Amino acid sequence: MTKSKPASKKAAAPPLLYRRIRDELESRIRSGDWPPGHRLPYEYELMEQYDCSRMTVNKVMAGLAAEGLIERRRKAGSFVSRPRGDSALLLIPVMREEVEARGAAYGYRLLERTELKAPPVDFKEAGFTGAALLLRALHLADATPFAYEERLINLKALPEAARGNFEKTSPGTWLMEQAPWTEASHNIKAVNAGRDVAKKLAIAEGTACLRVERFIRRASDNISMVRQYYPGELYQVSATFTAQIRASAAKPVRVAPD
Amino acid sequence: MTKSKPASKKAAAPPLLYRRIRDELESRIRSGDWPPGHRLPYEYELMEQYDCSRMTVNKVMAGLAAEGLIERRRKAGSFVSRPRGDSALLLIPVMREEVEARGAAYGYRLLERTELKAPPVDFKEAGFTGAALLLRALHLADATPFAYEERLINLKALPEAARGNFEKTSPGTWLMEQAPWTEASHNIKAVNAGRDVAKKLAIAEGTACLRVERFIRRASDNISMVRQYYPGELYQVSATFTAQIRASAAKPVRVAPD
DNA sequence: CAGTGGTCTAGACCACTCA
DNA sequence: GAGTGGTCTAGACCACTGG
Repeated sequence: MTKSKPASKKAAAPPLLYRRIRDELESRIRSGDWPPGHRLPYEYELMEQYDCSRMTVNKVMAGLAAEGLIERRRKAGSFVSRPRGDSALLLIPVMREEVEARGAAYGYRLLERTELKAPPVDFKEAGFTGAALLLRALHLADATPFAYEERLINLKALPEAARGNFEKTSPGTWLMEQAPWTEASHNIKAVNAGRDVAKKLAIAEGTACLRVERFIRRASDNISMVRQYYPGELYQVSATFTAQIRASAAKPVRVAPD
Repeated sequence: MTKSKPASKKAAAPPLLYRRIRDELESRIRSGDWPPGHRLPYEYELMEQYDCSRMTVNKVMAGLAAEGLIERRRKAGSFVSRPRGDSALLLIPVMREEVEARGAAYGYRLLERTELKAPPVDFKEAGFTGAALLLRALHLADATPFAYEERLINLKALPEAARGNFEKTSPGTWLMEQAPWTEASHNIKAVNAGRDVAKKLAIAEGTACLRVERFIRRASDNISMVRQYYPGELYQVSATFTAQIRASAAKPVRVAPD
């Protein structure tokens, strides 16, 4: 009945039918109006309610499912998921941008560059073997040290790193340009600055530092690993939670218990 | 021409055409075969190549775009994204699971529960005003303190918290049951344990701790905020990078510069 | 202005799964 | 067994935007 929609359009409104349905469903879920376990309307009910085709409804529902907001079971229907713990979207900022966002001038200084036949022990455990390039560098905000990093680049997988110029370009930047697409995993923990790190960062020994450890892979090759130390008082990492992240995206990456 | 597909099906293979296209494109990108900036085939090229309809191709491409693997521009085409800095998927684990995964018994102890007319100063800056419930609690692995948390729950937005029983149930668990699909933002930094925190965690004063700060909102209401302290030696946060996370999901959450 | 992606339709068949 | 979601088609019009 009242099928005046397809021909005459609502008016001068292109409000994306698909978006509208999506928003309405999502807000019902986020508001708690539809609690976990609640069954959403069937697709055919929604297509009637919104007077649209099934593909449109399906696109919405599939999207919600992809983000983990709902779970769908054939013959049963679609249900609001129960959040599994907390997952969050973490942004590890680009150092230059982070520094400049605070109104400071970004600086970078290479401290050491060594080619190794074999990586040092504390890197070896991370599955790093063979020839590697060891880089130690400092990131500065104005003149004060902001972060200190120790990096290892796998020369077998990325031989061109041996010819890389890291005097002006930070390894992170260089890698992002050279190594096209990567997967990475991170570990973040708090450590008391040891003698060496404290000296590099010009802070008191024992100062709490954020240590961000990052492994970069490409097609199952270990490309690089880096440990970055940030003085706790100067730095923090932020993350914004959006939805439950679908489990498939979060690989278990088991880390040594200590 | 050669239009033998629609009628006769390939054979006894239900390999999800959509999946196949998706996998092939994705692996080209992840392997570096198609580097950032590379233009993917146009939709009409792909529908020819795979002998399928445009909707099928579009579903694949839209999915890749939603995950940030590609960027699409009308009239121009679809391009492999260049990783913007580092974004990663961070999982803030459920404490019980995290502890038990290490083979220890999880324990929880409520230390303090106070109803406040107004939140303490150091919470106020976070946009918290009005009546609130203050909770301090300890999470244990076997018998040793694992994490110490100070939590504030907005009683205006969640009055039922006043009647909540937090002796057995940790506030985090309780909240997840009460207000399931919330949004949250996190700040993670390293701090030296002060006298108070050190005592609660039974560690030496000055020990580096991970401080995870979390703000929980629902429909733009501040529901709760919590600061959790983890002894640096016992704990780390892990994150797995998958693809570039789409920018829209990462809200800027500006944090006080210090 | 022409070509791309964005959205939408009105069908279809199939596979799974719950009752 | 019946009803749900999962996938797919062969069209269509529109909006944006790059050349």
